[in-house]
Amino acid sequence: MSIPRNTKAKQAVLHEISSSDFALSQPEIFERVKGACDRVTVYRILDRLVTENKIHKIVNVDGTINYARCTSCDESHMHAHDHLHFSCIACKKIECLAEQIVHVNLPASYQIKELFLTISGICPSCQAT
Amino acid sequence: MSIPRNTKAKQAVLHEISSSDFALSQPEIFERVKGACDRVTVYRILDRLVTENKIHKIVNVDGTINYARCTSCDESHMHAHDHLHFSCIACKKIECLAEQIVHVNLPASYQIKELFLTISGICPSCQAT
DNA sequence: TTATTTAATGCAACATTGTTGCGTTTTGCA
DNA sequence: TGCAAAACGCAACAATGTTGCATTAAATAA
Ligand SMILES: [Zn+2]
Ligand SMILES: [Zn+2]
Ligand SMILES: [Zn+2]
Ligand SMILES: [Zn+2]
Repeated sequence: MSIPRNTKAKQAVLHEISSSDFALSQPEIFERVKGACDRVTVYRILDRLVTENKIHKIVNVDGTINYARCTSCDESHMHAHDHLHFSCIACKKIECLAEQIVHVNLPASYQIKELFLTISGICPSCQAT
Repeated sequence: MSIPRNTKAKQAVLHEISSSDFALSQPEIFERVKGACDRVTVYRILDRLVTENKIHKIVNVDGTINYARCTSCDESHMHAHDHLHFSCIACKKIECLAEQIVHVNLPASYQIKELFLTISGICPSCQAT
């Protein structure tokens, strides 16, 4: 394993993801760090951040891939991505429902690789308007 | 609303989806009906078939969009999918884990529309080999 | 059967999202 | 300060999906 470096572009990307209260897509992140680095670099940074367990990758119900820094997943402990996500069909935002843990009890014959637990609907903000 | 027509291309696309034992992506469908119609036409046919409730649009855990025929759906097209699904990364088959009900307790401010609960991994059949 | 209506198609062109190769720059550290 | 390699910019490529418009063909009425 190579030793990760803390570059300005990496800091900028991580900052945008951290300061957002919903998951961001690659185009959204690139838009927000515009000028900080190249488009390709954003892709590579995102891949590295996922590998380093700094952020996690969320697939939306429409297939778009978003990235979020989950508050429940601390760097110190294992990234157990066993919680629900809420995907608003109005504002398209995805948020982690970290408190909603899903307990899966599959037979040992199933080898689990990844969980994909998303609820679509209308979020509180869009509900009010 | 316009009146749908039963074209040869539409029949070919629906036949491929129906005769497959797992969900197919647009490229896979186009490959199988090769010569029957244009690439763009496949996209439009798929959109129409979804609108007509003839097929399902399924977002896989990797974000790829696949299409499958409605088999367990009744006429009213009710999708009470409050159970888990297992998506095998080896044989590509998606099965309903009907006994695995997920209980969701969201605040009333969230209006739930649909649940997407899928686990990816290797199914028992592929595990054996 | 033939004519009419318009759903559906083909094709080109465009848009978005993601990947790869390679030479250059920058970071972390000795 | 000097070095190894991690990270970057850029160009080029690839996969996937969309739009506009002229043409074709499916359903139905005459
Ligand atoms: Zn919303
Ligand atoms: Zn999360
Ligand atoms: Zn399998
Ligand atoms: Zn099901």
